[in-house]
Amino acid sequence: MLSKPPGIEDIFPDRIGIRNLITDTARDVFRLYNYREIIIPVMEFTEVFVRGLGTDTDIVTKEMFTFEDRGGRSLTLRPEGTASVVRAYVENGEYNRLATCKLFYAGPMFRAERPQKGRLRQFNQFGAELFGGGDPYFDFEIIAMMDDIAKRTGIDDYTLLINSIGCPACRPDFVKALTEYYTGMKHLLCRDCASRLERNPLRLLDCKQDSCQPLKKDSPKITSFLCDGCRNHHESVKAYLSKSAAAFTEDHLLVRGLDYYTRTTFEFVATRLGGQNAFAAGGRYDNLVETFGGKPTPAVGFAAGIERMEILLEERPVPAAGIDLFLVHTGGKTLERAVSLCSMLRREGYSTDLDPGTKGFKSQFKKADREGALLAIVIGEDELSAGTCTVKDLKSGEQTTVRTDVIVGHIYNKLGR
RNA sequence: GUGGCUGUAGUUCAAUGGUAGAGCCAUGGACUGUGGAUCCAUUCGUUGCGGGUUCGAAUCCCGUCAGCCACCCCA
Repeated sequence: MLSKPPGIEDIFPDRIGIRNLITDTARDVFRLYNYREIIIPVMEFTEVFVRGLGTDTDIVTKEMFTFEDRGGRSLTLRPEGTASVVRAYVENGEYNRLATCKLFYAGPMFRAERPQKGRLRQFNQFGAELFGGGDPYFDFEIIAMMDDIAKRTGIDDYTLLINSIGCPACRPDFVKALTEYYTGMKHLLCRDCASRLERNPLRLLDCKQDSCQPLKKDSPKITSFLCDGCRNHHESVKAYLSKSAAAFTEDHLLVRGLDYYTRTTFEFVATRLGGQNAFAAGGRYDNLVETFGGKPTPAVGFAAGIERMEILLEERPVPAAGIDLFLVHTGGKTLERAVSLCSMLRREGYSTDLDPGTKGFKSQFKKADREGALLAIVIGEDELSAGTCTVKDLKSGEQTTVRTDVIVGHIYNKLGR
C-alpha cells in the first residue's frame, strides 16, 4: 500500500470543523484590525530564505526542502511566510509606496525536521506583517491581534511572553558581555551550549538542560544593555499592553531563532503542547526590508501554528455538520421520483442526499441518521401514487404527509429557512 | 541529525515460545414501510517488512520501514 511521507498529514472531514473555526476566526480578527490577505507562493528561489532567515540559522542549514528546477536554479518549499511576504512587498512597486501596509497570509509551510507532537514537516500557519510602522503602537497592535485570535477561538490556558533583544547598535554589547560571562564557565556548559557559545550566544539563554539553569541566574541581562531608543520603545510597548486585555509576562531569556528580529520579540506558550510549547510567535524586524533591497522600512509581524492551536482546542466541542434532508425510497419509479426531487431540493438550497441502492427502509433511515439529516422524506409506492411525501422529523420522530407540490414550503416551515 | 518507546482486524487493545481473540465500528436480522436504545448473528488478519534462533515465533535476536515522544531547533 502506498503511504504518505513522514510528518505529512491527511486531514479528514472530522478535523475540518476545528480547522475552519481557527482560520475563520483569524480572518475575522484580521479584518477587524484592517489587515488584508496576500497569497504568497509555496516555493521561492532558495536565496529568498537564505537571505531572509540568515545563513547560519537551523532552518536554512538543515531544515529546508530544496531542489533544482529544470534550468538548474535552486528552489525551496517555504519554511515560513515572512521572507516571502517581504520579498513580495519589496518587489511590488504599488504596495511598498504606501505609508503603512498591513498584510496577512495563511497556508502550508515545509520543514525537513523529525516529526513530534506539534511538529510536522508540512504544517499550516497564518500570520500577519505590518510594513512602515516603527511606532511601538504597532508592536502592540500585532500582539493584541494574536491575543484576540487566541481568546476568540477559545484558547485560554496560555502565557504571553515578551522581551526586547535590542538593535544592531546595542545588541553586540550584550552579546559580548554574554560571551565573556559564559566563556568564564565553559567547563560547566552542556555540549549543546558549548556550541551555542560559538554559533549563537543568545541561545544560551533558553537552554533546557538542568545543569545550565543555575548559570543563567547571574548572567548579563539584556535590559541593562538596551540603548535609549530600544529601552523607550520597549517600555512603550509594555505600557500599551498594560492598558489592554492582553496579560503578558516579561521574559528576558526569550530569544528567537531567526536572525531578522530587532527590538520586540514575543511568544504565546502553552504547557499542554509538550516540548514544542509555542503556538504563536513573532517580533519586530526593522532591517529586513532593506536586506531584500527595499528602502529602509520598519516592520513587525507574527506567525501562528494552526496544528498547535488545534491541539489546544482538542476538547472544544465543534458542532457536527449534518445535512438537511435525506430521501428514502423503495427503488424503481420511487427512486426516479426521489432523484428528481433531490435535484430540485438542492437547487432550493437544501443539502440533500439519498442512497440509490434498493435497501430496506431501515438501512436508509439508519444512514439518514448517521449523516445527521434533520428531516427524512419518504417516497414509497403509496406516496408515489398519491402524489405526496411523508416527512419525518428525525429529532422528534414526528411524521406528516404533505403534497409533493408544496414540499418546499413545508420544509421551509420546519427548518425556518 | 541524536536518543527512548511502540508496531496484531477498519479502530482500540488481548493472547506463558505451543490452534491468533475481544470490545467498538461496519453489515444484516429481531421489527416484511421507519433511525438513535436493547438483543442476536456475520464479515475482517500474510501479527509492518526481511532475515535468524527453535521441533515450533505475534512472543526471543538482528536488520529495515513506519508511528509516537523527547533533544537540537522551531509555529
